[in-house]
Amino acid sequence: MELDERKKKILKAVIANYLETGEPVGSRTISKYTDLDLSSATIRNEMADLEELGYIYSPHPSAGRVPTDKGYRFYVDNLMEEKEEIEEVKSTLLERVDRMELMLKQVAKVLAYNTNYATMVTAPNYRKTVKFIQLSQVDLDNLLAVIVVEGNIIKNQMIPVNVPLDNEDVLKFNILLNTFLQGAALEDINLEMIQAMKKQAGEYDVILEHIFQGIVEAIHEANELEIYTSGATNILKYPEIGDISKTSELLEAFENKNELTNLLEKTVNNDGEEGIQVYIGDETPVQNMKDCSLVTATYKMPEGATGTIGIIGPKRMDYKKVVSTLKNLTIELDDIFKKGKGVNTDGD
Amino acid sequence: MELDERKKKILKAVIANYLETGEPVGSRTISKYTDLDLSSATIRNEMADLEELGYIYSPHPSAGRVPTDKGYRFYVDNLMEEKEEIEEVKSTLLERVDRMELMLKQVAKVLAYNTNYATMVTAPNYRKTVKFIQLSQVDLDNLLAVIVVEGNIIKNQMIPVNVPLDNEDVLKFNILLNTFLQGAALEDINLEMIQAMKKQAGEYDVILEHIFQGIVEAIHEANELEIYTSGATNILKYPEIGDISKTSELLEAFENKNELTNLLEKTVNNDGEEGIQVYIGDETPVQNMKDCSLVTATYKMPEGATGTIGIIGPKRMDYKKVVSTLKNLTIELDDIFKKGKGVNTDGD
DNA sequence: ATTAGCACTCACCAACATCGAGTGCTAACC
DNA sequence: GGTTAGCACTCGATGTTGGTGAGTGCTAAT
Repeated sequence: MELDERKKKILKAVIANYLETGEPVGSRTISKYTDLDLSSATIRNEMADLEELGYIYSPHPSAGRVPTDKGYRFYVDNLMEEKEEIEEVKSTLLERVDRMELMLKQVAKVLAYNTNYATMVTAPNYRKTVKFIQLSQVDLDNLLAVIVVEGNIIKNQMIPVNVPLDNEDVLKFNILLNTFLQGAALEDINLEMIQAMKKQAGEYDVILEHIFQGIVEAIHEANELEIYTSGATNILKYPEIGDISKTSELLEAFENKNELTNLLEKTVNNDGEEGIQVYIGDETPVQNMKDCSLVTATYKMPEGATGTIGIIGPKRMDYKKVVSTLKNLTIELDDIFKKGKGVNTDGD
Repeated sequence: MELDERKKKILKAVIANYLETGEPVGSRTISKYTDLDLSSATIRNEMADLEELGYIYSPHPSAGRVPTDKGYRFYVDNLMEEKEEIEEVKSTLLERVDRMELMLKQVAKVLAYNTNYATMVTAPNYRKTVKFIQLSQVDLDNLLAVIVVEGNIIKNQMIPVNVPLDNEDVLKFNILLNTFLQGAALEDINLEMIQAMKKQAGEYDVILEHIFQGIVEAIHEANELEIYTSGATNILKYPEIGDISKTSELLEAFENKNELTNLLEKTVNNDGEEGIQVYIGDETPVQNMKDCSLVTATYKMPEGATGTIGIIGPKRMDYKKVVSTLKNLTIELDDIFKKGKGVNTDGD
C-alpha cells in the first residue's frame, strides 16, 4: 500500500520531531507542528494506520510514536530532502596537509567534530606496485630498505645482516632488486621470480633471500588497508544505544581496526553501488551495531582507487546533515585528489 | 599520631576487603576476616578511631567503611606487600616484535589485557642525533629523504623539487647533508650551519634550503614523543569513577595524546625519583582524573634513555598486582634493551 | 581492655497512590 | 465521508509509606 501525501507528511513530521528531541512524539505535537491544520484526533487515526503499516510504533500505550527501522528507511529514501547549504567548516581545516595519512586522520577528526558521531576513514585501496627500492647500509649490522610504492607510500625495513658488505655489493643488490621488483605488485611476486633473482645473486643468494624477505614484508605492510577513526567517545552521548555493557562492546569493536576494515569492505561490496549508503539498525552487517545506523560514502582518486568513509551514530542520527556533509566531503576529496596538489600521498 | 600495630592490621583488612568487593566493609566482616580474634564491637571502636584520623570514612551511618585517599596512601606506602609470583603471561607475548613501535603498542595492549585498566606507554626519550641521511630521486618532481636517527627511528619526507636534478647532483646533496648533519641533534641545528651549507651548495643554495627544510621537519617528527595507549574502554568497567559525563570526559582526555604525554612527563618530573610512582585521586596532576588512581613506572635503555608506562584505574585498583606487574615488566624491558637483541628500534 | 546488648540510622526495596501524557473509540458535526 | 470533541483507559514516571537489614555508637557488664 502506497502512503498518501498526508501520511507521508505526518510520518516525516514524526521522524523529524523524533530526531530532534529523542522522545516519542504524540499526536498533539504533530497537530501543532505541521501546517496540515488537523486536530490531534485525526492525526491519531493516521498514526494508527502508520503503525499498522509498520512505519512507527509506540513503546507503550501512553507514549507517543517512534520510528521503526522501516520508517527510517522510508524517510531516508523518500522523505528527506538534503540540506542545501554546504558545510564549509571542514574545507578550511583541510587546507595544508601534505601527507595522505595525516589528511585522512584529519578528515576523520573534523567529521567527528562536526557531526558528533563516531567516524572512520579508510585509505584508498588500489593495486600497489613497487615504484622504487633503495637499499643502504646504515651501520655494520643493518641494511635499511626503503620501498616506495605507487601512490608514494613509503615503507622502511631494517634488515640485519651478519656478513660485511661493501658499497659495491649494496649497489648490486639495489640494481638487482629494482630490476625485478619495479612495477610489480604483491601478487606478482612468485617462486619463479625468487629463483631467478637468487640465480643472479650467485654466491650472495642466501643474503639476498634474507633481504628479499624483509622487502616483501614491507610491501605487505604497504598493502594493508589503513583505517583511521575518530570520535569514538561520541557514542557515549547517545544513551539510546544501550546500557553500559552494550556501549562498551560497541566501543571495543570500534577500537578494533581489523573488524572495522572488514565492516567497511563488506558494506561497499554488498551493493556494488558507489556513493552514499545508509544502513539502519539491523541492516548493518555487524551484530553489535544493531542499535546504530551506519552511513558510508566512497571517494575516488583519479587512478580509480577508492576509499571509504563511515559514520556510526544512533538510529536517530541526523541523516540529512550526515548525508549532505558526506556528499560535500567526498566531492571535496575527489577534487583535492584531482588537482593532485597540496597532497603528497606519502606514508611515513 | 602513629598507628599501632592493631590499627594497621585493621586498616589493611578494611582496604583489602574493599579492593576485593567494592562495597563498604563493616566491623563484623573484619572481625571474622582477620586473625585478630576480636569482637565486632572492638573493631568498631578502632574503626571509629581510624575514621577520626582520616584513613577511612563511612558513606552513610549504616554502611561500612571505605578508605579515604589518605587511607590508600598509607596502604600503598606501608601496608601493601608485593606479590612474589611473577606475571609470566606478558613475557610470552613479547616474544617476537622487531620494531620499537610495535613492541610498545604490544606492551600497552598486554598490560591492559592483564590488568583490566587503561594503559599508556611512551617511547624512550633521548637525544636523537642524526645517524644517516639518504636522499634519492623518486620521480621527476620528487626527492625522497630518508633520515635515520640514533635508535634507528626512520623518518621519510617527500620533497617536491621543480628543477631537474641528475644523479650526480643528488649525490652531492647527500654528501653535503651527511657531512653537516651526521651526529647532530635537533637543537644543534642553527643559522650558522645553514649558512655554511648554503655556501657550499653554491648555485644550488635555493634548492638546498628547500631540501634542508624538509629534513628538519622530519627530524622534528622523530623528536616528538610517541605515546601508545590501550584498554581505554576498561574505564567503563568501573562505575565508581562517575556518571556517564565524567567517564566520557575521562575517555576523551585519554584519546588526546598530547594531554597524556604532558601528564606522564609531569609525573616523572614532579619527583625526580625513578621507579614506580602511585598517584591516588587528587594527587594526580590532571583535573578530570580525581576519581582515579594513576600508577607510573619508568624503564631505561642502556644509553640512558627512559620511557614511561602508565596505568589508569579506579581508586580501588589492585595496587599490589599493578605495582608488581609493572616492576616485572620494566625489569623485562630493561633486559630486552640490554640484550639489544630481538628489537630493532626502527619506526616506520 | 573487651564485649554483649540495645537503640538508632539510613539505604534499599516493595507496595501503593497519584499524575499526566497520550491513546483508541464513539458519537456528533460539517 | 472525513473530521473532531469528548471520554474512558493505559501505563510510565514520580512520590509516599512502611518494613527490613546492615551497620553504627554508646553503655554497662565482664
